[in-house]
Amino acid sequence: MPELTERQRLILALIVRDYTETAQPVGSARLAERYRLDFSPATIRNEMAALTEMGYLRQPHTSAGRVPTEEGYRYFVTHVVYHADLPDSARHTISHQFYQARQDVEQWMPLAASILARQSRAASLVTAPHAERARYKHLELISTQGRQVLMVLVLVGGEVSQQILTLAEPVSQERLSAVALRLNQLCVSKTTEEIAALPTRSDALEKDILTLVLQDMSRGEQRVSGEIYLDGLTNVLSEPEFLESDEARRAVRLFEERSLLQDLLARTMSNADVGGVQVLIGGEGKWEELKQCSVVLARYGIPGHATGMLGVFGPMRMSYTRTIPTVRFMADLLSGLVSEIIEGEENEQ
Amino acid sequence: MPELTERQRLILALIVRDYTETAQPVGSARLAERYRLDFSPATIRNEMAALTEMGYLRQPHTSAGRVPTEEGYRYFVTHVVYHADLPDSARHTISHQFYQARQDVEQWMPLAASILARQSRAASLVTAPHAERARYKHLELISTQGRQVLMVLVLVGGEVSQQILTLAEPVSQERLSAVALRLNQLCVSKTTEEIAALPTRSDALEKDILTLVLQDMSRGEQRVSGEIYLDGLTNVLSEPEFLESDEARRAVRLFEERSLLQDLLARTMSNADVGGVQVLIGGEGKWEELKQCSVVLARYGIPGHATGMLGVFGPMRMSYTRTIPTVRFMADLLSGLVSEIIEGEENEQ
DNA sequence: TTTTAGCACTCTCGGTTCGAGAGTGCTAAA
DNA sequence: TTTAGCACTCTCGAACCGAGAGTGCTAAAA
Repeated sequence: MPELTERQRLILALIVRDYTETAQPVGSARLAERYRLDFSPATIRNEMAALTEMGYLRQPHTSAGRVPTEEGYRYFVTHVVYHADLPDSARHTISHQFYQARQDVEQWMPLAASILARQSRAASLVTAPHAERARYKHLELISTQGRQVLMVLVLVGGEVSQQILTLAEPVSQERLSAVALRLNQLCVSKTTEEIAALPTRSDALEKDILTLVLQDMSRGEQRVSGEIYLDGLTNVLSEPEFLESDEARRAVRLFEERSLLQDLLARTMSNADVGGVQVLIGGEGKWEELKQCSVVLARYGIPGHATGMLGVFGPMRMSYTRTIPTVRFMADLLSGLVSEIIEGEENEQ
Repeated sequence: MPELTERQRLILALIVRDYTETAQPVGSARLAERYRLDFSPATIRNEMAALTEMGYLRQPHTSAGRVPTEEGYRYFVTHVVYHADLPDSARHTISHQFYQARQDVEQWMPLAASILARQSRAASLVTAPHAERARYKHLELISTQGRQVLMVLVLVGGEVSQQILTLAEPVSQERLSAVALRLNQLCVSKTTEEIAALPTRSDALEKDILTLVLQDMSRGEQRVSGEIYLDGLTNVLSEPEFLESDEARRAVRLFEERSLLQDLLARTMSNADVGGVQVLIGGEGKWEELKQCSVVLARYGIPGHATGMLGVFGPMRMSYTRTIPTVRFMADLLSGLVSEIIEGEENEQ
């Protein structure tokens, strides 16, 4: 990667900033005037030519202003804003909002999504924390009608799953409660493997239900993420990119289509440290649908126990300056919340 | 409402149909040719003039084709398609999909939303069934760290709510489990009022927790709906109405902004019978944001126990012919599923 | 050597013009 | 009552054009 002079970095940064705000190609005169630079448009033009030569800028057509290329954004992100911090004022506002919702666990994820969307003025996504290794917490069996039974399984970390089973013959609620009680005593805090290793149950009903519990737990382990929360899609829809190009609009579809999104998350997750913010600019060649968009993602939680992802999706010219620090801060915040819950439950054993 | 001749109804219906498909104003010649009508364009023109006179059609400008007015759609909906049935083939496909997911309660709502969106080729929404009167089912208290306690409350019908409480002083997990056990025995199947009427507990911790449970239950009762599931927003975004008019685009916002949506649902819910499909055309003067859109809504569930709403949101020229029967069918289907669960639990007492 | 003023050149964008075509309403005949 | 014929209206897209923004180059200034 070619080295840039101080001044070139400044000019690149200003072009990115201006283009982010206006969505218009940036000209030399405009730049000099708007930011009161102490060198002339002609000088800027020379530098722009150099930056264009190096692949950081391009012209939509001869004699329009310059627009950052993907490489331009990439340089900006890694060399200029990656380590920027979120201003204290924003940190406080966000912390405050979480403080107010601290009791209401169910509000955490939607709140995180909403804050991310508002701060970044783009679309946001947050996945609920999800344990790679499920640990049994509590089972409940509720007889409904006839042979139908509602089974509620709670895992350590708070994940809850429900399913309906149909038994071979009707069973009383008393019997079901007894089975649940025994299994609860037997399995509490155990992982999938530990439960699988237990000696087989003699009671047929218990055995069947345990099989279903195991199925459910391992099904959960195979999923990449918990529930997905989205917010702020409309922020993005009014951006010019999404109004005009059909291509960009298809990117929104990727967001709605959970299976595609899962795929994106899975692939990004695999090479993500907790806390490290990943920036995917223009799909990086791998994602056709994201050609004109960028995604800023981070992983949060406690690796090995429960982790999730959160991030922001927007046009390629989104405000990285705002988005990256926000995503990083939110990831740390959620990590803290998750650890409060998990560590407590772990100690319980 | 003026009476229409058979032929006028036919022409109105065909115009609605054609406009729904093409989004282009419909001319007399086109109509005659496309549907091989056995009367001439001139005759159609006369009828069109009459329908325009009556307020069912309008011309975007002199010498364009005709477009249905809100009254036109309304007439079409009430007199032509309201009682239409969903074709057997569609009924089977849908039933089949639910049959496959029958075990997985958590999949029901997203599945319903997805089917609605696909069938109607518009955006869909489904609210989880929600009990107007909460009934206690099961409580669980989990010590996390220090004075933090995770409280999980399960209600009859399957609603689950979680919150974190901070106690005045640390309490052991044994103590918490004992409290939960006693409260479970005491409160199971009871309504908010019944619990409130119980004699006060002597144990301070039990008393505090019971207060929180009551708070939580009544908070739930005040909400209009359970969780909201959306799907297919992108179907709607590519419609010309949403590309061009900023006004229409704002309607999508209403869909994302849960509080607005709640309001819409609440107002519609109040005058809705279970199973009756409500069609809101162009906002009906009450909803500025919905000027160019329509919403088809129905209530499902068992009134007095648990109900929810489901519906479809799209441009005013959506295919009512497809949408209305689908919404009605889905409402019936979900009502069936809800009753299976609820009735079972009710009998338990 | 670096910066900058001057200038010729290029390309887009918005406005205007204009003719084709679609669709109408009216009249009069079938 | 229906329909053919016709004059009339209005939109839409294509073609055209000039203003303006922005560039790169050259040569002078610092």
